[in-house]
Amino acid sequence: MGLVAALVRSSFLVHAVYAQAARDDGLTPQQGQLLCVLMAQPYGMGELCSMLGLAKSSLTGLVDRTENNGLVRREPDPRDSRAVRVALTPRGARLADRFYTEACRRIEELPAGLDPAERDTLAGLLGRIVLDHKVPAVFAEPDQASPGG
Amino acid sequence: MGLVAALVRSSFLVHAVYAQAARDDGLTPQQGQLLCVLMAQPYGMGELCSMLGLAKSSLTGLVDRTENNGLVRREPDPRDSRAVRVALTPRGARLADRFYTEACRRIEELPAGLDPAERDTLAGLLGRIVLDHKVPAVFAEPDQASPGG
DNA sequence: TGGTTGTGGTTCGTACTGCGAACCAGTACG
DNA sequence: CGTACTGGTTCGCAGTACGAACCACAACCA
Repeated sequence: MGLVAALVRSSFLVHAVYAQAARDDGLTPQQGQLLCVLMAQPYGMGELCSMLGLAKSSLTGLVDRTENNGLVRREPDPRDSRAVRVALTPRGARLADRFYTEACRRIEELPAGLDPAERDTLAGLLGRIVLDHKVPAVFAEPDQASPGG
Repeated sequence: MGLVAALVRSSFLVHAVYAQAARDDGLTPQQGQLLCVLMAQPYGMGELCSMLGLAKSSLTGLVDRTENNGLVRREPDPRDSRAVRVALTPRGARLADRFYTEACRRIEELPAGLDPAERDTLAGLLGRIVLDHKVPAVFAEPDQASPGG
């Protein structure tokens, strides 16, 4: 298989697994992403836009829907009365944790046919590609999932 | 970077590049996919469903829209008067070719920082992951792009 | 030959995604 | 102060995707 085909097809595979994990937790992939990003800390709408690569108007809707589901909350920014901080609700935090853990587990299973050394090689090569390009930090590294403990 | 994060983020990267290539040709990613699949030969709706991993009703809409854009055509199946063959129109074929070539070019550029041996290794590892799982054949290998000339 | 069952596709209603343009409110700068 | 900029929302639009219901034909069997 050529490198292009391998990249494209593996990317579809990962996306499908990710989407299914979200679905199993009653989330859309986008809502899952939002929760994962907010696991680290609350963010303003503008920050979320650039992190998720969305237009402002798209994000408003996404946050609206996720808020209606009781998973996130808009809090006023004490420093700027126009601005808003989007934060996880307790329920959202629990669900984010669950979803994140499970999504990682499933994706980690994908390279089951590779031995540890090969996994390492793969992680290294993909990591270099990712770092060579501007990729929104949509999915924290497992090791950094809970920064600050 | 952990393997999970590398997989997820590279998958977002590939998807973004793919989507942008489609957009530059006036296509949505889904329509681009449809065209790419049909480059090989016409298919029935059912076949397309399983190849693209979509529900029947979703595919009807996708084909409708692509047909309205003049890129594909529904032809009656001579063997089954219920069935339909979806085929590229001449314009669709030209556009498919253009899009496919360009998308491949851009994706091929992603691992620019890797030397040939590393690319080979990466293709091999990803290829094994893909083959280990049921991944719809959404993107033909470059070498097989124009089967039968 | 005729009825039942299965299959290929479409239609319909619903929810979500994503964008740009227009807009409002509050901040920052002059 | 007034003007420009910025953070967010609203609105209209097009596309994506699903399941349920449905139709027409095919396939099978009695």
